Amino acid sequence: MENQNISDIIESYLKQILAESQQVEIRRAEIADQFNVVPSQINYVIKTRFTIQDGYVVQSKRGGGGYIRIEKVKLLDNLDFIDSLVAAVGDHITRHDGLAVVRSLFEAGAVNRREVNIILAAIDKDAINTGDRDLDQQIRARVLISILNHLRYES
Amino acid sequence: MENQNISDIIESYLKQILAESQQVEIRRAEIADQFNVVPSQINYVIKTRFTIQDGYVVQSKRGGGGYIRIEKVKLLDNLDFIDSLVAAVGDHITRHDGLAVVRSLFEAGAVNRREVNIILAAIDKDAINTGDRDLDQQIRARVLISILNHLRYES
DNA sequence: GTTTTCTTGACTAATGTTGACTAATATTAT
DNA sequence: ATAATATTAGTCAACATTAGTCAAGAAAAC
Repeated sequence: MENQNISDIIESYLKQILAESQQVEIRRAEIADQFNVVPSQINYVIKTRFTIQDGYVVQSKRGGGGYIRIEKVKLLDNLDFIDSLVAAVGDHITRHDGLAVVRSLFEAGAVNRREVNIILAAIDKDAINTGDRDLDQQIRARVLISILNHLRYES
Repeated sequence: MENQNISDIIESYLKQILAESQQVEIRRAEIADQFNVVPSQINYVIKTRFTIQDGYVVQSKRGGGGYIRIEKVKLLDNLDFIDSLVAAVGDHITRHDGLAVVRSLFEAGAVNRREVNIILAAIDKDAINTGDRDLDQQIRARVLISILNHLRYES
């Protein structure tokens, strides 16, 4: 823990607020200043850690009084939950984004911890590794979608 | 013990920490420096001495604040059974034979019906379908083995 | 002597950080 | 109203910082 990078620290800070209050609204320059980073780093943190796969929706506005608002969405409330995850997967998906999808499934209560581990094993880099990165991402997407579609009917 | 090579020494060092603390997190370059070896030797030590068969799970992250984390996991008592299935899968497996492996898992009580369906979805022909039959069988084998390896321990 | 294991380093890949430039929106001046 | 200016956030590419892979050669075991 003594050597966390600054992106992780900013992520933690924002998620801590989100743990209590459903949404957080920031001024980009203010947060950047607070953590002593350039403003665009805030975009990086959001882009890599607050995606729809992670269960967050981000809105922003430029100009005077501008803001970035991060909202935690409750996926279970959404009847098209599986549909939205399938859409999020698309026809290519990285391991990183695949992990986020599985985490969303877990957080939504659609799968338990044991099932999470089985799914992660199925889309692991050691499992899907043809040597062609693009092909791997396609296969990973299909495997994930196949699992998602089965969950639709099983649960 | 009088003729230990450097890999053995690094192994001992890490296992000594693990004897007390469930997991150890290192910076590869730091440990390499400490023992005066090239960084990739750390990968060698981990790959040969901290496998899932030994009861270790390894995670890592690159980039700033990167790390290698080795976690000691509690192995289950079905190891020989899993070994035999891994051997049966080999490096190629058809859907038909894959189904038999999954059925064995179920009949042995290693997985429940829901888990069976998740695994079957993962190795389904629609999920793994590159157009190259041989490649599909290789991928299916790796996906299955990855799942089998995760069934070795409690998580 | 052969085979296996260990050691090394060049190359690759993933992730994080920074800053110059762009775009959108609001405010102020005309 | 319109134009100019100020005030925000977004994008992108270069660079930095980590770990991973692989294959060749050395050392050890057999």
